[in-house]
Amino acid sequence: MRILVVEDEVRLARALQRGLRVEGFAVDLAHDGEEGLFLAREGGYDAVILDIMLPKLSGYRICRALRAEHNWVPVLMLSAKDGEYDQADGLDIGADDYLTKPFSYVVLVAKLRALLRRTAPPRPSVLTAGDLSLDPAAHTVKRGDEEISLTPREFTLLELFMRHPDEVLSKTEILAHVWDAYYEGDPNVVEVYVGYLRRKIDVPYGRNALQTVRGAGYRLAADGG
Amino acid sequence: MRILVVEDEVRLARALQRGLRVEGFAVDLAHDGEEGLFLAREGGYDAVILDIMLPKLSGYRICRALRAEHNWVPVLMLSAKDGEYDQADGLDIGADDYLTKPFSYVVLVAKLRALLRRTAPPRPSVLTAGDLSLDPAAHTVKRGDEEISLTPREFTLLELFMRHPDEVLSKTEILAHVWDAYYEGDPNVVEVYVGYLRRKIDVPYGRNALQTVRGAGYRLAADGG
DNA sequence: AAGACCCCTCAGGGTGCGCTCAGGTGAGGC
DNA sequence: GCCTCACCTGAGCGCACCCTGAGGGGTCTT
Repeated sequence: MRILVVEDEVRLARALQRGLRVEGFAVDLAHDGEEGLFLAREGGYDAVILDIMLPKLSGYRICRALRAEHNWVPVLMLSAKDGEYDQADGLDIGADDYLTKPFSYVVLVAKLRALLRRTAPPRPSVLTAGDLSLDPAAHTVKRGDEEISLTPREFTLLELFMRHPDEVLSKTEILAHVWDAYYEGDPNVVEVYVGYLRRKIDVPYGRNALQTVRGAGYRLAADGG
Repeated sequence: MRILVVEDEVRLARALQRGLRVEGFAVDLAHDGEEGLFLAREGGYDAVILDIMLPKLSGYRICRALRAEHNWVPVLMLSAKDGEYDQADGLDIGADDYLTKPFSYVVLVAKLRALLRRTAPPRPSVLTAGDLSLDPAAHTVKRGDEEISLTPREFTLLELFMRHPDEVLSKTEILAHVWDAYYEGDPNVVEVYVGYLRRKIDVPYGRNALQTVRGAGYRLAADGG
């Protein structure tokens, strides 16, 4: 989760950065309004924390500019004022939530999480490799337009490969992900299931989609074979 | 826009109802927690305003119950307290925003509008999958023009599927939605009720509308089978 | 009181699926 | 060219998943 913090008070900005990093977020800083707007436009952040009083360009105007461009990134506003009309204004220009300085760090994190949760559910999209496609939600696999029916194990295995195209996955890693972190059975199952998959997803006369890397593991060709 | 107000102080509740009606909302009132949860579950509201201190069932628990059932109706919490941890708690259990009594009416309306703006995508009133159609409001199901009569359980189950066409729903998810978030009975009920539904909604010689995905759950074909 | 309807449990049976095993195959090193 | 070792694969077994019919308990209607 990437967060942009636009805040000119350096000490507060740094404190937020440290704190949010501990919570597991990736945090970028902007110290004035222009830089903030530039980054918010380009950066693909999951949320923006925006001070109102900023050099060069106020938080209000950044937010309004973003919304005018149909950029709906979640925005959490910070303000030194606490008049109710400021709050109402902030929400009306398209901010998603509002926090008054001095604020509690606990509340900030809670509001941030609430924001992210609300804007979360863009369906986990379909994974593809060449004309191979896998839809985790629908639990379907297709080669081109033709649906391929897989067993749960085969499906999980293929999903793992398609999440790491062109990457060599060792049998140990595969066992840990598809079977169990503490799986103690025969590593031969991996070979067996790779075999099953090949028979179902490979196209006649094509290259193997699932390539053996002798001594290292297996790799799914990103172009699907 | 339909709003549910759950508030035990009758005078405040009435004031909100009058005020919001002037703004153009349709407002229902519930005066205790049980009634509130019941209405929130059934009513198809666009937002819920929820007091925390309530007879029978607190606002906290209502909100948590709704979220556990994957009901993401926007919730605006009202509270007499103003401790920061209460606020954090409220947001963490899934409320979308929070207001401390005594609150300004202007802020309440602003927050409510912000909530509604965020949750824009209005749901279609009739759900369809191929020539299967289900009307949540009228509580009717049709295959083509022919009406199919379902029991309440069957109806709830089919509604869940039709809200997630082409998506695999696990038995656990189904139990949590259609039965109870903390249902502890035999998962076999799901199989039984899927069976009932199939006998009623499947057309002879057609594909199954409700497909079994072995080891994963069930899926409703978006084209209705 | 009887019937209708609904919800749910239970047990039996079919079978798809996971896994093992053992013999076969091919790549790479010397 | 041969040996070794990693990998491949066909056969088969047992289980767990799923389906279904039967039936009991509860509630509401007649």
